[in-house]
Amino acid sequence: MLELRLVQGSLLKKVLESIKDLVNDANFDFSSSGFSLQSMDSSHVALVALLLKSEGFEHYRCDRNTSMGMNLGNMSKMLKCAGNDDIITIKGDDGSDTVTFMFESPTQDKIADFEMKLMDIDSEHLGIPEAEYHAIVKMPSAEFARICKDLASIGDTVVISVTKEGVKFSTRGDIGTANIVLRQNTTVDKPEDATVIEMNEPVSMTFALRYMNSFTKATPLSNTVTISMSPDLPVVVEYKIAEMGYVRFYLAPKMEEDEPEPGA
Amino acid sequence: MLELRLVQGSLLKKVLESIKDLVNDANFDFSSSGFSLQSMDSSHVALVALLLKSEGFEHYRCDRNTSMGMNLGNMSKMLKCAGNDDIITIKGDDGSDTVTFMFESPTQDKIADFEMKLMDIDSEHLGIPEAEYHAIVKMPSAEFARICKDLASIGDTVVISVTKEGVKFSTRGDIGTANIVLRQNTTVDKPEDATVIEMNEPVSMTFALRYMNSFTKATPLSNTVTISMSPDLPVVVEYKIAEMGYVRFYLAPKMEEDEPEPGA
DNA sequence: CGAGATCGTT
DNA sequence: AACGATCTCG
Repeated sequence: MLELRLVQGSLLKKVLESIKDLVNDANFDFSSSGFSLQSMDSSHVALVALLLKSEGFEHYRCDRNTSMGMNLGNMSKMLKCAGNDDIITIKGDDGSDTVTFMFESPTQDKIADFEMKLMDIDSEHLGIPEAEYHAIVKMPSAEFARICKDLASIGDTVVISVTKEGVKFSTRGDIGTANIVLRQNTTVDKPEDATVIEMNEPVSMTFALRYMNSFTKATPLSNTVTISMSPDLPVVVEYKIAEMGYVRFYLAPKMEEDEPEPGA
Repeated sequence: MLELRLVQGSLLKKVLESIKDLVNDANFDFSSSGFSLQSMDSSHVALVALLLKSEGFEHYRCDRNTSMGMNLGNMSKMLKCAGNDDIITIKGDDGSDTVTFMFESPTQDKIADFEMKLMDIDSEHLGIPEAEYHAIVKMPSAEFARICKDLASIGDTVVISVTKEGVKFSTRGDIGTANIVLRQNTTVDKPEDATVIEMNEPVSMTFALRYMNSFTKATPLSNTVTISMSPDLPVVVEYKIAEMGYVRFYLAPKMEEDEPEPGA
């Protein structure tokens, strides 16, 4: 028996908007401490990891660990039927091949329940190693989204370079080149407007802007984003979900031009 | 060496939005007094003339007259990467085949530079003769845009007729006809809301609405537009840029129906 | 000026 | 379906 009541239902709506373009189907893994999802994107290049801890729910009951395979497109369709102020309850019965989403309007005048078929999904369980990162940049998520969008109008890849002074985003394309420099800046009115650079070693890595722009769909989840980098490791782009968990995106770096991909 | 610093960068963004649909490539002619651009539109029917005087720049340095060929679509792409309240600096080096646009956020926390390839463009230099106009109408630019858009839903051409009393915009199409009359009106709260008619001789001329509607892309540049007409001369549709210059569009009149085009 | 929503376009 | 452009609101 599974029953999760989330007062801020818009949060779940946003979570789905942020990952449904990247992943078609995925298993939600429910346990007593919360639920999580991990999946490679459909082209097997990026990885999405979601965690929502039970503490963030008004009511959370999960009698035994369960994995439910869902089509994220269909799930997103259903969640779009919830109002932004609705309370969302997720319900499942042991052995059932469906999950139910219940939406309650704030005034309780409207109560909807949507039942969705589950699916069997091979869960290639993915160990994500903890890592020490050479550089971690925390910055306003809207700023990061704007930069990725702007650079994508010039080129296909972005070089992210971090030094103590700041972080530089660069690209190059047919019509020219672009460099955007953000300097570390903590003297701001609101802490979420700060750009904070935690750097052990300078790093410079290259990534596909197409994926970065997909990750920035999570911008509505958090005012800030953190970007963690170490040479030859996937970058981690993390959007924290207040008091509850996170959505993290992992993306392997592109090899530098003078360092062709293995087998190329 | 060329370096122009424009505090109100949004102005340059708007200028490009206003002309990029009409002209694909054009030479920017820089001199110590400012810069200008003149070009026929891609179908060689209309003419665009832009002037931005050095006085409007916070800093203006142009050591020697230079002409730089730019693809306006690509330039517009890059300018879209500037924030609306960014300071824009245009930089060029003698003999270089690129131009650099630098964008500084108001807080200086973000500094971007975009380098764009220049191109060789045949500059058919166009003498635009000064002319005395029979009638000059000054009116709110938004009103003019609205009229052109509305008439284009009925017909393809507009007859603009000016008398002392007012200005009439007329069209005719398959579904019917339309006439919009604006009378002279200077008793308004704000001078920019006035419709002012300066008339030496009544005129009545016909123009293609398609081009007029393209010209109205410049509406964000100015609250007012002036329309200057003399029989058999191109109409001039001018949007003044506060303290700096103007964007002017020239369009040859259509011959009246009972006066077939030469060779037709 | 920024954010959100809606609409039209590719 | 996704993106951009426009409009409205805060």
